[in-house]
Amino acid sequence: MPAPETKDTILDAAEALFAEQGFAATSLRQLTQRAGVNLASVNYHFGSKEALVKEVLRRRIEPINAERRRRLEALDAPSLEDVVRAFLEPALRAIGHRGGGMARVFGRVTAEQPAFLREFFFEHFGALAQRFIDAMRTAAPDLDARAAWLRMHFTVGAMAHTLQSSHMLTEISGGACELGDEAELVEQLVAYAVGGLRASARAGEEQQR
Amino acid sequence: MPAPETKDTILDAAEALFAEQGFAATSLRQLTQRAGVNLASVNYHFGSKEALVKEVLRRRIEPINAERRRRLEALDAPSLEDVVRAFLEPALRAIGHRGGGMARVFGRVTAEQPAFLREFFFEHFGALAQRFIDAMRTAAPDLDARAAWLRMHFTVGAMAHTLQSSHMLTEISGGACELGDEAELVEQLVAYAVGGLRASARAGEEQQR
DNA sequence: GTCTATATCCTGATAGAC
DNA sequence: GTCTATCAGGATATAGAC
Repeated sequence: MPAPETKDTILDAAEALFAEQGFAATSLRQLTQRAGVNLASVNYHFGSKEALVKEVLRRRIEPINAERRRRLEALDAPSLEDVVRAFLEPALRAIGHRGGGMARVFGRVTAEQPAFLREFFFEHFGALAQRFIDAMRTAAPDLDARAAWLRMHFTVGAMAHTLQSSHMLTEISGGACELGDEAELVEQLVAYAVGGLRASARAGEEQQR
Repeated sequence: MPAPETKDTILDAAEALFAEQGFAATSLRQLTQRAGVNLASVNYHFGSKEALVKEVLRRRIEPINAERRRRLEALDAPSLEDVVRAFLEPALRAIGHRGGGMARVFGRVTAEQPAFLREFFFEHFGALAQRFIDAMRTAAPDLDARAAWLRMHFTVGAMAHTLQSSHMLTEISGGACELGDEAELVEQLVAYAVGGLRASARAGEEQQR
């Protein structure tokens, strides 16, 4: 490659700023200034701000989803926990990298869902979600399709919120909840999600343990 | 009251647009045009765009949190499910109102967390969160403080995502998950959250049911 | 309280020299 | 590929007539 430096520099700066401020609130001027590149270079390399946003997301989400698929396929007669872990762990691993920047961007796009990312969203998550739903229902046959989708949705929400703002937990808990390493966070979230997915459909029927 | 009409008209239009587009992406021009009021009236009545955002949130969040407190206090020796329901139901009830506009704004602010709302956020949720943590740990004594905060965080994420984008569930599930009424959604989320909160700390120790 | 008109600044995007 | 300069328009906010 001749000089991919500028492109990657822009992507890195965009990732950090989108994490801090969101997409709409980040201007190209601010972005290129932090990256130390010329204002016009964004449009030269990416064509538009929206295309830059998509590329920032794509370069991280594609590997994460590829690993999710790979891990799901590698499982033989998986338990519900195996399936949940295959879905959550690749995404949560992103927390440990680059100061958590991409983790927060990832959480943000899940929550913010700008209109121009709608197509992108379905393209990258539609088929994958269906595959995980199928695997979950094979592992837990008494989970009907409707409940499976709802609880997958809850799980994605828990994951996205964790990715985007787990750094606030220490503060709001008054120090009662120091964040540990990412491996422990994965364990906690997997345990929570599996427990939630296994619950019987009506809370009133829950057994006390 | 002489003429609270303009103020409320602005708040209603802002709520709808913030739900659709988020805060940063919504301009005062667009907002006042939809509300059918003059551009200058926002600054006259609220002082600034940020103050308007805070007022949009405050007029909905305060009643919701007041009901949460009231319901928690009304409980005598509550089960974990009682506590979770007292927290989730008042917020989810917002889904049925005004076409779900405020539900999506509420989900958005939980996820988006713009920097200027940081103080607002701690002011409205700090003490309340502590009270619910205490109640949860009384109902489930073997839940340590750290796990309680983490799982409360997961639960808030699941709730916020449900509030903000449950309308997409039907589409991404290919029709397999039609949304029912809000009462059923409450049951599903309460069951999921209680199941998640009750799970043992390490997923590997989970009992098959 | 409501309006018009405008001040001041910032936005994404582009043309064209180098 | 990178730069300067700039376009055309939109942003928040405000001054001042009514």
